[in-house]
This record gives sequence, C-alpha cells and structure tokens, in this order.
Amino acid sequence: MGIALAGLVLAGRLLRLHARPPAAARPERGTRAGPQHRLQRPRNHGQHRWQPPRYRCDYGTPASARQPASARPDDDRQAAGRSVDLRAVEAERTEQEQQRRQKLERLRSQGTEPYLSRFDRTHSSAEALALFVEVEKEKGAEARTEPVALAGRLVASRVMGKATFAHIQDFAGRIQLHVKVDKLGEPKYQQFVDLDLGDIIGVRGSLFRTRRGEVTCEVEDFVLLAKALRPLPEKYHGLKDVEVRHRQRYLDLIANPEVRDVFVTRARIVEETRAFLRARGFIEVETPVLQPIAGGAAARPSITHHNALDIDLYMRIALELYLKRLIVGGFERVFEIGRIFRNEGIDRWHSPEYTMLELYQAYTDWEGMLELTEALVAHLVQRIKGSTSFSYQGESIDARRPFARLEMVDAASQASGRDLLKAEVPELRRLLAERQIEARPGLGWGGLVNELFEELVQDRLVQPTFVTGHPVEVSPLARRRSDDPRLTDRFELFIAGTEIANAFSEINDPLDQRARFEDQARARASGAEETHPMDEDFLTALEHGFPPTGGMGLGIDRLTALLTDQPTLRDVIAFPHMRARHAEP
RNA sequence: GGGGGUGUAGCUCAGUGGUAGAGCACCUGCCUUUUAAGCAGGGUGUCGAGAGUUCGAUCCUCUCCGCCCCUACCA
Repeated sequence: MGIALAGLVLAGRLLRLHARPPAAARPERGTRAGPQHRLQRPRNHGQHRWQPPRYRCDYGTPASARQPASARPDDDRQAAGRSVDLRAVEAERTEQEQQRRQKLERLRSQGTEPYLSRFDRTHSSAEALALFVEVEKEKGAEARTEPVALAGRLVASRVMGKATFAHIQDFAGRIQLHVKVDKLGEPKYQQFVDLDLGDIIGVRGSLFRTRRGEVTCEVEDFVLLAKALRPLPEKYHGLKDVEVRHRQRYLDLIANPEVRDVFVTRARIVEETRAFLRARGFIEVETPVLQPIAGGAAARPSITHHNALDIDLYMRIALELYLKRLIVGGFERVFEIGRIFRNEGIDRWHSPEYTMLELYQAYTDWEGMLELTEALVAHLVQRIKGSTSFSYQGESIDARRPFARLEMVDAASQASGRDLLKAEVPELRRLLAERQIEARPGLGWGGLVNELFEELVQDRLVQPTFVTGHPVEVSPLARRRSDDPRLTDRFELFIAGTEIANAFSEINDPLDQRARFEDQARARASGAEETHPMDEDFLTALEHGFPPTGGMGLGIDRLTALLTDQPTLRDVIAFPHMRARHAEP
C-alpha cells in the first residue's frame, strides 16, 4: 500500500491534482460519519444531533396501508434474500459490465483509487485548441506548447501497438490525445490502454499538430478520475432510441452533442429574458408552488398533502393570483419565471410541468403588454438566432416588428363565412357540427366562438400573430371591453400555430371579478370540466384596491422549442416525465 | 381515451415456424502521427412480458407493458 500511495502522490504532484488517498488510509472520511458530523448542531444545544427525517415520504399510500417500516411483513424476507438477490443481479449484468467491474477491482487491488476528488486542469478542450493556434502563429507548423492539463470523458481510443490515439470529450468539445509508450513508460502506457471508453481521465502534455492536421495533446502523464462501469452508446450512429434518450438524458448528452446546445440555448433564453425585464424595471419574485386553491387558469391541478399542516395542497397551475397580490401590495413591475403543473394530457406542445414567465405591470393595459411582448420576443429571436427571422421545422418565421394582429371574432367569422358577432348559440353549434366538431357541453357564445377560432384559424397562424379580443366566457381574469361586454381586452401570441403568450388588461373591479368567478361556477355546474375556482382570499386582496394593470404569461418551453428548432416540448425538457417501467404486468 | 407503428447483443440495425445475424462496442494477438484506423481470431442474446396454437414459436394467435406518430382534452 505504501508504494502504491507514493506512486499516487507522485502522480498527483505531476498533475497538480488533489487526489484523496484510498479509503482505507483515511478512515475519518471514509464513512458517512463525516458529512453527518457537519450536519450536527452545536453540542451546547443539547441532544439535537442530526437524525434522518422522521417522516418518510408516503405520498400516494392509502392511510390504511401505512405502517411502521419494521412492521412490514416482507422486510425480513427481503433481508434474508439479499445475498441471493445480489448473485442474481451479478448474473444479470452484461459481460461488458462484469469486465469493467473486474477491472475496477484489479485497479483497487493494485492500489490505484479509481475515483478521485479533484483535478486542476489548465484548459478546456476548446481553450487548448485556441492556445495551440496562437502558438502556431508564432512558431510555425512544428510548434509545441508548454504542457497543459486537460480532463474529460474518454470517448474514442485507437490503440496501435506502442502508441495510441484517443479522444476525450469535455463540455467545450473534444480533443485528441497521443499516448506513446516511450513517453509514459511500459506500465503506465499499459494502464492507459486498459482504460475503457466512458472513463473520465485527466491528462497532462504539450500540444502539437499531427500529420493529418489535428491538434493533439502529447500525453506525458494521465490519471483516472472516475471509472465508468457501463459502456457508452455507439460512437458513430449516436444514441437514437427516443425512450432511452429521454429516460437517460445523460447518455443523450454524451452521445449527441447537439442536444447539449438545446439546453444551453434554453438557459440563454431565460437569462436574456431576465436581463430584458430587469432593464425595464421589473423585479423578479417567487410565489408559492403549493397552493390551497389552484387558480389563475382553468386546468386540472395535481394534488399533494402537507403533513405538518395536515392539509391537501395543489401544485400551482399559474402564477397569476399571487403576483397580483404583490401588485396590490405596491409592487408595480414584477415577474416570475417558474414551474407550473397541469394534470392533463401530454403531447408535443403539452407537458405536465412546464416553465412559465408571468409578469405584471401597474398602470398599463393589454396594449402596453402587447408592446412589451413583441419587444421581448423580437429581442430573444435577435439574441438567440442573431437575425430577425428563423426557421422552424422547415417553416420560415419572420419576427420583424410589428407582428400581425387579428381580432379573434373577425378571424373566426372570416373562416366560417358568418358574422359571429351577430350569431346566436344554436347557429354557432350548427357551424361547428357542419365541420364535424363536437362542441363541449356548457359552452355559450364566447366558448363556441373560441372553439371555432381554435378549429379553423389557430393552426394557420405560422407567422407571429397577436390574436385580440377574446370572449369574456373564456377569459375569467381579463377586463371586459368597454365597447362590447362580450369581449375582453386580451391577446394571445401565436407562432407556428401554437400559443406562445397570453396577456390582458387585468380586472381591477373586485365586484366584476367576483361575478366572473360566479360565472365560472355556473359553467361548471352546467357541465364545463375545467373552470376557474372561486378564490375569496384573492378577492379580498382586490377589494383593498388594485391599480390598473397589464399582465402577461409566456411559455418558456414552447418558445425554446421554436428557437432551437425542436419538434416537441420533450426535446427542450431535460427529464420529461414518462411512465414507470414495470417488470411484470 | 381511439387508431397506426415499434420493441432482436451494450449501441445502430438486418432476419427466419426448426432456439439468431451484421457494423460499432467488447475479449485475444499484431501494429509508434491514427481518426467511423487497419489486419487475424472470438458471439457475449429470457428476440419487451405472459398465455395459446404447434412435434417445435423470436416469427402465427390472444392478453399485457414501454416508446413513437396521428387523434381527442389542456397551454
């Protein structure tokens, strides 16, 4: 062990890495006791040592089925069967996994710790390539740089006897390594050859350009930082299986570098949005995710339970009602970018949890929101795409201002060949029926007009288009139009046939708001499935005085899908929800 | 929810009523500027799960499960 340790320390000095000695040499840190000590409260506070959380998560377990863990009848059986299970697990491992585990054991028995704690690299792959190009300018084609330290995942290896070419991959890209036995010496060279694809290593060496022209690190020393126990997906075709790409996104990210770009762009979109809003005087806030009433939209919520309060809570379906409470409290420009949850269907444009931007600005109205939304979207397109237009799934999208505008009722009237402002409910139902569209029960004039719009117009709105003047019936939180009480001061922004943003002049008449909630309750009673719930606490806030306010919501995931040219929302959500896989039916 | 497609080696995919193949990966050997390295040898698999038909099923039938697409609901 002593010799092995010395070798490791030597390697550590060479590479300036901070390798921890093997576990056996540092008993004080080799167990879980270390981290737990840090969680302990000071001794003079009595017996308050760290303990596991008292309440286990029994979410979803019927009360009748709950019992102490020790009382569960199958616990003993599981404990007794453990060794058998482990053998079964071992037998189920693939040959490659077994080989890698054996290799791991061999390394440990030789005194090499295959999982180190730190490696100080000097350059990323991209920085190293740039460095070489700079040096090459001065010294010409035969240039060699000073040694650099690089780290990454081994993704390709071409062993050619006494020399090996390999590639490591880091966040910035890939870089080639050249490993020669006469640089490393026989034992160390053999260790390199024994590495597996997927292992994470650190290397040190100078940079040069090969005959074929690739900038390459001539490895003088290397260290294994983390052994991979499972093989990588195929190097040429990448990982194609959509199910695996989603369930094991990390493999997708390793094997398909363009996937990383999507999530980097997603982060940039959020950052640009924040910067844009901050520059306009908006303050970012956070409001409850768990809510006693799931309001701000008409959607089915997910439900959860809080043990200490012993109340059921809903996962929020919108940010709206709490942000408005902040406006009541005197905030004049607020926004939140947060996850919301809707317990509904999943398809290419719908996800059970998604990220919404909502913002509220006092003393402005829907037209102020329209200006802001148009400016924000045009700004994001410019910043992300570097242009005023972009391509989405083969369709060219022109995001130059001003975006098109369309009155919802006008558009639906034109598409249906009838002036819907003058049409009555039976005629609207007939228009829908003629087109084999089944109108949901309980819909009135506004709901049916909205239905006609969605069926006949929405899909055709490929270019950015503001649709204005939604019916009151489908807008329980939007201010009524002064010149037509059936409509509201509202707009939605459509791009590529999908709704991206939704905004309106907020209701600041608490009595009107109460009446709207009551309308919603009536709609529910006559069969509408999703209606806005009554929220007395919110009404109380409005009754204290709510300034004229414009509000807007924007779907970050959908916008990201557009700006990254991804066909579905799943492609811009790192870990999309999927059904659990069952071994047995 | 309804319709269609799909599931075969670690990955990408062929294929057949007589228990299975290719490329990459992997294992053995050779190879010191290669790059989808190459050459020689090796198949490592509950053919998604269960039942049925059959002498025999990965293939045919039924049921179930996952995933994808369309459709319905929601944004």
